[in-house]
Amino acid sequence: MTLADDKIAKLTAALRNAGVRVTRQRIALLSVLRDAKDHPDAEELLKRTKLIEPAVSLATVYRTLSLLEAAGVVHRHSFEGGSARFETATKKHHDHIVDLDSGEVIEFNSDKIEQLQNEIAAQLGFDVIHHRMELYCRKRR
Amino acid sequence: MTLADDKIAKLTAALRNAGVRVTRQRIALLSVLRDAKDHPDAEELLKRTKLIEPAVSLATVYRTLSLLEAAGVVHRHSFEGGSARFETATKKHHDHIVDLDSGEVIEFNSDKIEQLQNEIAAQLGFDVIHHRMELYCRKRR
DNA sequence: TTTACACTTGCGAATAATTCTCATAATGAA
DNA sequence: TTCATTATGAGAATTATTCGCAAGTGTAAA
Repeated sequence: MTLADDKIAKLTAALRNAGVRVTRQRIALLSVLRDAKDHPDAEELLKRTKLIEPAVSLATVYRTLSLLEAAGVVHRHSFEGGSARFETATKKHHDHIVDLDSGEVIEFNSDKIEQLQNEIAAQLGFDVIHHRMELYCRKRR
Repeated sequence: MTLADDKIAKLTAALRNAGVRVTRQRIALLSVLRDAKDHPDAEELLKRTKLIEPAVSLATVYRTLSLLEAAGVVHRHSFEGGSARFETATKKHHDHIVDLDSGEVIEFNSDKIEQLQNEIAAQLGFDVIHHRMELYCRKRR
């Protein structure tokens, strides 16, 4: 059993504990998410999941993604002009650069910006619950 | 003729010059946008525009908004969980705080953050064409 | 292991926001 | 005023996502 498999085992145990059933479809989608190095959308996740477990539908992919999002296991991103894209919540917080030409998504993070965001919100009497920050960029040449 | 009317007059002249026809619907929507102190969505803009010019349809509102967006006259914002919301591009650049409880939108801007964004992108070999930054907040108490 | 039942699934229909089609109407240059 | 061109309204089409329901499947308990 690899480290990654172990991670899924723990996850499924946690889910089961929360009264959520661990089905073939859910395990398959979880492993697809675990292996994804990019930011796939639901349709793409369905395609990849079908390779492991053919008995999956788009509706179940969406349902499971919502479930996992609510459980804090995946993050959903709605970039401009396109469907929502997903990634595991295992990495530490980051924001995204979207390459306008290739559609590629690059991750970055800046503690300085986060701090400034909190300061600005605080000045206006708010606490930041979460934020969205995307830089739509072009390669410099 | 008020200052605001003058602004619209200039706008319509510019549009006409660009080969865009200045119709009753467009004038009405422009004046609604000019008077809007908030961030209305298309449906709300339709409702307000109908008060001035009853012969307007939702399709035309959307078409005109796209036109104005392309002309740089209005900005479109797609906040989480809802339809797109619009505002005139006359004010200087700013980002938004969304009050999670009331749905209210507050504007803010931070040159420091913008500068950091540019630095981060530059380090990765990118130029920022535009960005999206929203802070989803709750009132502190 | 078998049972029993609540939870899940696949399918297709339903929704919601937005865009498109097309016949008709209105704009604006001459 | 004319007339070619562009814009409009109404509703159909699209896209991403969710929902409803009948049938299937995990799971805790027996």
